[in-house]
Amino acid sequence: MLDNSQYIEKLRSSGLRPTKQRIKICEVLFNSEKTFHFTINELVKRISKSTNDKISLATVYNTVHAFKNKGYLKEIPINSDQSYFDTNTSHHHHFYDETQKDLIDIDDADVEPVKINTRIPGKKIKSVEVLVKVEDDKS
Amino acid sequence: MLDNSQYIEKLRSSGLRPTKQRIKICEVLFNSEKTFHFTINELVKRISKSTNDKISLATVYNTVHAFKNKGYLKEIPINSDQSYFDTNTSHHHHFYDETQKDLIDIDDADVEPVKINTRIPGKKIKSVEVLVKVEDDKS
DNA sequence: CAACAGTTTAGAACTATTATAATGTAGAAA
DNA sequence: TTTCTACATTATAATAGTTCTAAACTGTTG
Repeated sequence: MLDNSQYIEKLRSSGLRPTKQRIKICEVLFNSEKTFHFTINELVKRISKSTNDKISLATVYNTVHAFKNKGYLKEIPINSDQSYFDTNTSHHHHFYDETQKDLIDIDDADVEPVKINTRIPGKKIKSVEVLVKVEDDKS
Repeated sequence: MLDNSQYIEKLRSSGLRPTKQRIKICEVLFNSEKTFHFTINELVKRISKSTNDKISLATVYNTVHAFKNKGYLKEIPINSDQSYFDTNTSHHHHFYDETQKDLIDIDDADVEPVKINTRIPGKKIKSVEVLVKVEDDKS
């Protein structure tokens, strides 16, 4: 068993009880060297692979939403039949490969800061997200 | 009855048979002075208001997808439980008001062109879309 | 340990969307 | 105009992602 005290602390400090399900999901999401994108379906598969204790689908949904609300995950705006999440919560944008149905991070250094020269009165900007759709270049 | 020859021509020239359902949907979508955003659900309501001939939900879906494929509509990438479409097919970006769940066009002149300084080998860029999420500014 | 509020769970419910297959129709050909 | 046929429409069923429900369970506090 790995050291989960970091996750227990993380959960507790954000007002989420460190249940064994949540700790397991933290392991699956945040233990890997690289950040990644996932759908709920894919996450459920990753969880099954890494534990014998089944976690209910409802709990996976609950937990992902809780983590998203706490800022530990980001949801990626994309037209799809399912929601995509990102364990990389730092500011960055995405390529979406429409041929492969695949999301790819764009290093933030590779995008000039997006300047929006207008505002909506009474509203503040929460995020600016760029989605670059690509397809096979048949040439 | 208005002059629908423009829609009949438009449909025919793109290889879509000008059926009365498609012409009616053209009227609802393209007759108005201003472009607008809609969900399938909202479109169905607009159609009901403007005609007594009911159009099947399946036909609305079929037609919206056909129009989207022909480039007469754009789908807006946003995380929502339903798809949003835009009758404004010119290049522009959007504000999404998370408080009001409302989409607002950003005039293209108000956004500095987004520069992506990286590419994916073998892929070509199909679109670059910016979504600016805003919320109530409580200050 | 007792108590309780928060959490998990299986399964039902819900909702947007797509598939199906029978019926209808626009357009072309005779 | 009549006929033919490929394309469209339709009601309905099916599908799939997500949320809801309410009972059982558990982490935390006293």
